[in-house]
Amino acid sequence: MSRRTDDALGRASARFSPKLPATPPTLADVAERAGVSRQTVSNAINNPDLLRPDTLARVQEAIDALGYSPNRAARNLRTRASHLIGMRIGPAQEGTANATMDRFVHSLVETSREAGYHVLLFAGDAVDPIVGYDDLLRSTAVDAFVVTDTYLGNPQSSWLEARRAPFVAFGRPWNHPEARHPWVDVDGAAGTELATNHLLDRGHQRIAWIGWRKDSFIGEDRRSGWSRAMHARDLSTTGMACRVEDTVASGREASAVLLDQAHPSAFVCASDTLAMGVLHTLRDRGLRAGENIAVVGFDDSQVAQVVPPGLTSVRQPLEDVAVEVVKALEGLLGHPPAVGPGVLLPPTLAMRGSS
Amino acid sequence: MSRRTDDALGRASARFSPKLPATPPTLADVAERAGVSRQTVSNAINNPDLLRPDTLARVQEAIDALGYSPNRAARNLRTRASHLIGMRIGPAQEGTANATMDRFVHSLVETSREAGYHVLLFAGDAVDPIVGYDDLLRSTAVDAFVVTDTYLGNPQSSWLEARRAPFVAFGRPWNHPEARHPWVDVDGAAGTELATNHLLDRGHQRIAWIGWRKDSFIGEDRRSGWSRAMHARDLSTTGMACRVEDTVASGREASAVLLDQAHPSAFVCASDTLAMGVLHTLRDRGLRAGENIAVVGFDDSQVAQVVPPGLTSVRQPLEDVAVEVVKALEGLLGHPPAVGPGVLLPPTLAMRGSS
DNA sequence: TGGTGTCATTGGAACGATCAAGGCGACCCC
DNA sequence: GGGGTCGCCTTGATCGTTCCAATGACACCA
Repeated sequence: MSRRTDDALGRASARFSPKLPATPPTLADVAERAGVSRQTVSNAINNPDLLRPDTLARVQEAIDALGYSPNRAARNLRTRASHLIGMRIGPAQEGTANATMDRFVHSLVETSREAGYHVLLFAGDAVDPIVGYDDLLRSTAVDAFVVTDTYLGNPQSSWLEARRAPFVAFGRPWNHPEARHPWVDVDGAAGTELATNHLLDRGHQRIAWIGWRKDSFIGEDRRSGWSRAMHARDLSTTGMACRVEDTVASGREASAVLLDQAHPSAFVCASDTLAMGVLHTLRDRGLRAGENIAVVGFDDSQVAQVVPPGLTSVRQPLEDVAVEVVKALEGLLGHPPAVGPGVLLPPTLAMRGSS
Repeated sequence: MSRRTDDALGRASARFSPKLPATPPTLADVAERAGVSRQTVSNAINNPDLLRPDTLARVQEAIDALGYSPNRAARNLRTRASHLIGMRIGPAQEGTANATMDRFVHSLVETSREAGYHVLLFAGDAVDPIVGYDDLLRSTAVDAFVVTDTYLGNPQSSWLEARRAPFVAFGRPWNHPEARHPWVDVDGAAGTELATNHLLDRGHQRIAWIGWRKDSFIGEDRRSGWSRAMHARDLSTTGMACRVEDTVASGREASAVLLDQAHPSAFVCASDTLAMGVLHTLRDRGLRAGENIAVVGFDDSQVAQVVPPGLTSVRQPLEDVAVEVVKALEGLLGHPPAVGPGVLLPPTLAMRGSS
């Protein structure tokens, strides 16, 4: 029956697996060797408890001996699932300290592996973020998506939701209270509050804020943590804040202006990028971060970790985010009980020389 | 080939493409609607020039109307190809300035998309790098691999080669001259030579080297560029070099020792991480990078880009690397003419305040 | 003895695409 | 006019798995 009567016992197994024949073994090969039907082998893999223990053992042995792994394409075709999770990556951000992606991607890959999924990366069209999603969806190449760039209004989310495509967002649906898709996010306000309290505890009173433009939901959220902490100690925030683009140059300018006009002794920034701008200004003026002026950033990027004298920074629990994202995905794709629509995780503070 | 002749006719339709039925349309659906056989539709997609123009148009119209995309699982099963490229990502490196991966991954995704491939990420077992590869290979989940971490002797390469699995390495097979697999690499020696000459041109004569441990092939390669440039101007290198671990702390210590013992006016480093260590030492001593002492790093990481006053750094042409990698992959997988076994690309120098 | 139920296993039929042949006109050429 | 070639399209078979319904074996109980 089987097209290959060879590789009976031979193939003394190499270090890891029996050497791969020109064409890999199939279910039928295993079945023949174990003296059972194909379906039984399939059950041995997918529903082992359906088999009698001795049959299972015999099948297992055949599987090991042949080094069999189910052909994914065939399985995908039959089950209408690819066990792949699609994730769009934007262009690498240069000239910023943006470090979120690297860490998150790795955590996601690691976590989804444990859940039996792989991560498929795809590049998005800069103009129309939809195209990549559409293709993968129509060709049933992925089971679900992880959407990450939900900063200001995210067309993908609405589009995917309208399309009834399974996806989990890293980031709240800020301006879409009616959204029903699962999401995971980090409590940015709690992070900046943590940072501000840290500075307050060290005796700082005049703590300035450098954040993002007002149309950024995330930026406003982070800002609120700072002002909340300040107001909790009856400290004024008027004239102590600046909202700019997320670039080093903007942070540099903003901090120069604030230093002249508001005389702060510390800065809390919406990003490490902006914080690096502050460090530039300090250097320009011969001031030393952590001695004359304290600085705290956001994201705990590599930059924060290696720049002298070390930049204190709010650290997002990206590993936990990944875990929650995968949990939500599993919920979507049927397996375990689905949970609530959103999960909000608290960040921590990585303290270094700059404060 | 391109089943999307739309795009012209509009985002309007592409944006909210024909609503997806519960189960997506199949080849047979399209065939029925166009009044042709399944095979003809298949040809319309894969070999359009086999059809008469008017038939092709009719099929195309049916495809567009139904919003059809071939089911990948079915296609993969039949053609024994997944159009996926596997790439293992190691744990995110914290506390270093290592920035290669982010940029390279993005370039690779972008480039391979143009070639009709997607990138599948997988996490490797830290202990045994093989396991991830083995699984994917046996289940025919990927067509080929891109192997990136070839720093010191790479077991994956030998293993994959023995297994006759198609793969392209980013990095030379340093210690395996007999290796026959395609590879792409950046000429590290040329990079450090560029950096050293840059400093020499600025009048520096006492230029120190901080590199990696001697068992690192890449480290020795980069070092050779520095010593070549020095010797070309009859400058001595004795006592001007230090080989350490690739950490900020090591760079810091090494630069302190070198400053005391060799009195250099400039440092060339094997990595941005080490260069950041130098900046730490300079800060410790109240020295200013770019004014008192020049520093050059390697990799043009985000750190180099944003740290004050800007770290001059050797920049690897990762976009070009990705292009060459994909070219080599296409060669392996049959399509165009295969080229030579290896490609070596020259880096450039990103000049900033530190020099 | 025969009916009934449970359990382990089986054979056939999908899943949706491509491959390998084959059909069938139209055309051409001796 | 027969035979060959070409262009265009169609029909079955097939990739390797899982779903579905059915089978045989066996025990239990009336």
